Amino acid sequence: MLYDYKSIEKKWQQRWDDAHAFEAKQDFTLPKYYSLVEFPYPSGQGLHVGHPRPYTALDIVSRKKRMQGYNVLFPMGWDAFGLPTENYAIKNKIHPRIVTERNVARFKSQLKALGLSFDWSREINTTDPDYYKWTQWIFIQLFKEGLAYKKEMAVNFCTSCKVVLANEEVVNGVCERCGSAVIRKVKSQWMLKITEYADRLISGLSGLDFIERVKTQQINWIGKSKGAEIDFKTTAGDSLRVYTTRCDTLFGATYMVIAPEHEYVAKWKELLTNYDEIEAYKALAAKKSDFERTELVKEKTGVELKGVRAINPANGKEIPIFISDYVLAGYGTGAIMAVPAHDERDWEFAKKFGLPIIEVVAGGNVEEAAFTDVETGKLCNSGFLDGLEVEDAKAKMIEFLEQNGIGNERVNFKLRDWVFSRQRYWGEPIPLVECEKCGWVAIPEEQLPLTLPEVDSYEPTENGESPLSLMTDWVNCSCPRCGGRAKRETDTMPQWAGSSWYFLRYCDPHNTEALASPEALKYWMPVDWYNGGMEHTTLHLLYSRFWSKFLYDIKTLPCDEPYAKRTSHGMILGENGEKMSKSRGNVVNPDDIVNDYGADTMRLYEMFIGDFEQAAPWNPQSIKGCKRFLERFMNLLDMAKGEGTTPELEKHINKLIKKVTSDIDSMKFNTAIAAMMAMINTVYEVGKITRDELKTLATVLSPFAPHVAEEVYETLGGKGLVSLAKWPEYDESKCGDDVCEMPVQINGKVRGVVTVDKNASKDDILGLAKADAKIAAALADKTVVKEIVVPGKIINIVVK
RNA sequence: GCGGGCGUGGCGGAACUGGCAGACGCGCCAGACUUAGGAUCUGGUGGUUACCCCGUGCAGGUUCGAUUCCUGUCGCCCGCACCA
Repeated sequence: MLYDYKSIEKKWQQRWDDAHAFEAKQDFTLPKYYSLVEFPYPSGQGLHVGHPRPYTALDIVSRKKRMQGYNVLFPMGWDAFGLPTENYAIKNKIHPRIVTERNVARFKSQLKALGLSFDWSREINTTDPDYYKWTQWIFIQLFKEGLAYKKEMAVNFCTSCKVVLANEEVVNGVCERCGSAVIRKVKSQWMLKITEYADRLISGLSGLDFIERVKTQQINWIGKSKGAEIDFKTTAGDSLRVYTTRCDTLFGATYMVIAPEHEYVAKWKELLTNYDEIEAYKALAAKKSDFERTELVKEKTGVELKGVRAINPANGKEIPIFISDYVLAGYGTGAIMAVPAHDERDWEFAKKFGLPIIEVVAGGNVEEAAFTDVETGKLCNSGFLDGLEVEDAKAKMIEFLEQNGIGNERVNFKLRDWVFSRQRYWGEPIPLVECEKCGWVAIPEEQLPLTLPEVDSYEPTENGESPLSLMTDWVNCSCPRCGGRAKRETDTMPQWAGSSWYFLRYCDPHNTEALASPEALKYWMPVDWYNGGMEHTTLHLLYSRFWSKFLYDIKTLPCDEPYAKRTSHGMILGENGEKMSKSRGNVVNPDDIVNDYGADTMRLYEMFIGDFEQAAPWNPQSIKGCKRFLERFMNLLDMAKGEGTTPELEKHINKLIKKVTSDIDSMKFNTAIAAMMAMINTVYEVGKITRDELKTLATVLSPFAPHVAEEVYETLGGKGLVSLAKWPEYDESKCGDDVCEMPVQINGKVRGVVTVDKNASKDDILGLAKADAKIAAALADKTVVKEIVVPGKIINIVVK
């Protein structure tokens, strides 16, 4: 039978559409399964071969769940706001909406060609005003709850995109998107208080089925640390507060360091005798980009603040104060006590500036290197702490600090608040106005969505303001509260806004009264299985967990964690093992593969290529193996005769169903396919198969290669769609063998194989083994020391 | 530096809680059918090969038995990066 994949695929895709086969049912009494893949950014390049890997994987999961009787929600949509579209629009003078529409159309037809069982009736688009109405609504709730605030602050600013970036968007000191230098710029920005959720974002992970590397990466990013804050009195008559995780080493603090941006530099101006020098250092630090700052890690720099000294509260000694950019303004209090004997950075700095190093934890040689071990050392030179171990000394010191009112226990996080405004056009307008009398006021919810106005130019202004700032008619408005003169916020939201809640909209995408109905959210949420890229672990995944927790707190969402399970796929690399990119010239176009081999072959190959979680290089040669398999599968139609079972195949088929069922659940798609290939090989060896059996095989194949499966199923007279057929059951009693082959080892080396009954006793097995001619010969002149029999596994005879 | 992961044939990769290393596929070799084959089918395919033997980055260890567990070491990938 000719495998005419083009007509087969067209035919079945049409039939699925006509039957609305993959639309989630509105019946909330059915058992539900919500499987989700990250919705793509519809770029101008079209689909990449990397996209179908996670999509096909979760399509397989969804298809199987559907066949197992679940009401499955497997939706798709478009995360369509963003810079590339805007940049394209600027360059080609086309409205970003038109560009987006075009890209979406292309993506959609490409995804449809792959036979993915998305519920297209729930398609969403973040740039649709009916969608971003609710993105804006959530922002207003955050604003009302005090979690959105505007702050004048030093932000990351991309010199090329002319836009503010979140910490998460700065990679190695350069812009994640364009690779240009990122500098610090003081701007007034909308911020979201994600830090208020830092603790819950860590603790919430414990009950979730996330792959371990996602959990640890999020925990590290949030960076919880326990320590203490301590006040140091100064000769200026005030006190300087520091944060430390090693309050036990307070007696060893021989100097202090504050960040260049620390407010005390200005406060102490009159007292400082070398203010010019300090100012110069400050200016230099400000000019450095993040990249330069990290480049200069090796060499510590700094300037002493001459004229003010601090007093160590533990021993009353006067110590100097420095400014240095190795202390960060944004973490802790922006000031530290330096304990060179027990901190590597302080040690380096002390060596360079000739500062005293006092050992307060015995166990190392502090003249050679900082001794940072907290397990073995004992306190010394520390008055009332002497002789204690580090942990005990910490507790005692905190007690001391609190009793004397000079400090307290304190928890800090690395996580920063989320910089939420962008000086760009193609994003959700921030639905706030600034009234001359009332300050910032949210626009009334019934006026949402606040739509993007039409502008003449999408380019940011030279001074880095949003293009919307030039639209004076739009900007000038009246205050919703007092009716007075007001101006609209002209910044837009970052791309991450729309994707922070999109999985909720899928539950009820056409709702005009709420982001989704409470009933729909209660039924569908949380997402049962969410797969996406590792690159989103500290961005989208964290942000969307934050928003979910917030929506839970304001009683909009019934669960406080949005995803029950999170997995991540490996990248598809180019033929040469490198990341696919235009510049490397190793990009594979999925359209070509679908055209030359068919969607089913493409799907199979993407799943067969290797471990789902591991990166794998594309190999154009290997694809044909998958196509051959499908051809061989279809050719079984010529062989299939009669009904019932074939004795030689019965066990194999039962085992296959068992393996494929469990392999899909544990995302071992590659071995599931290998097992199906082996099954077909067995059928060809045996030379016969019944029509019933082939129908079963088609059913098992259908999540992987749905078009071929439908075709075979229909030809065999199967009723309805195999995509909606019942997933086959297997008979456990028919999965095992009555007899098994057991290898016989002598001193751990295989010397023969015996066939034994499944229920044979150890003695019987051993008897059989020894009766084997080869084994008997090998044992002839040896003394048996030990005999090991593991039924079903192995026989090992140890001899001398 | 810290955190996570990975080293298995010519290639992608299999191997359940330690139990016949190399499933499945690609490639390659031989044969069949063919005017032809980059189509299809059959057989073979870790090294050396009659056997023995050697083989999961390297060196040790635990064990009757180690790709799997432990120690050390080398190499690669990813994430974070002066977070006090």
